[in-house]
Amino acid sequence: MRLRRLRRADLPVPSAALARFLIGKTLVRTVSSGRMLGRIVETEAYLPHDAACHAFRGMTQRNRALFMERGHAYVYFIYGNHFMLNVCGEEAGIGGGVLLRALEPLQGMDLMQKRRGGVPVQDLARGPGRLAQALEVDMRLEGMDLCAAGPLWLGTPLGPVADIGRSVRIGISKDVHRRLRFYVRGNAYVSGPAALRK
DNA sequence: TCACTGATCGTCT
DNA sequence: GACGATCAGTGAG
Repeated sequence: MRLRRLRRADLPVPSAALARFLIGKTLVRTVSSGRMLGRIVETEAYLPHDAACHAFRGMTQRNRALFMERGHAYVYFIYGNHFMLNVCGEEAGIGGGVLLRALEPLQGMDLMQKRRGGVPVQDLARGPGRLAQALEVDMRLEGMDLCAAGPLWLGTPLGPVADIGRSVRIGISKDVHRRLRFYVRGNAYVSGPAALRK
């Protein structure tokens, strides 16, 4: 299977459909020292009118990028330590997207390990904060078009798409009942408690 | 494996 | 001034 960039027209609307669609797709990050590549194995959708979504209370300086057309990057900093990478999932001006929570590393693991302190490959990008750290994602990537050539883009799957599970989202306190988390069942690179990885 | 805690700081109340 | 789409470390079972 040959790797090519996803086109914007490939991305389904709205964000819930996009979150499921992105499972099994690839994420490609190019830095000066080389290329990092991984399979997306865990995502969460954050919808317009969803109290857990950063767009819920309207546009601010911080969440501005979340209102871009689908396929753009929304990056934010949280807990004083971590960056989170999201893919916008709505039409321009609406506000909603998909949090990329975990990656199965396929290429450039040596580059990821440099930033992650030599942890086992299984832990390189298992969790949204770890994923961002491994791929050198920070505010510089805010607003990037992930369907265009550049330092970060979404690619086609490199293998068969596995069994996709669905659950509640992790780490939120509002609208906790919504089942908007998607993941590859039984995959060792998925984050969260065991019950949410089956 | 699970539960709990401290770290850490930008954003909004 | 409180809190957050987290993580690493620790300790108990």
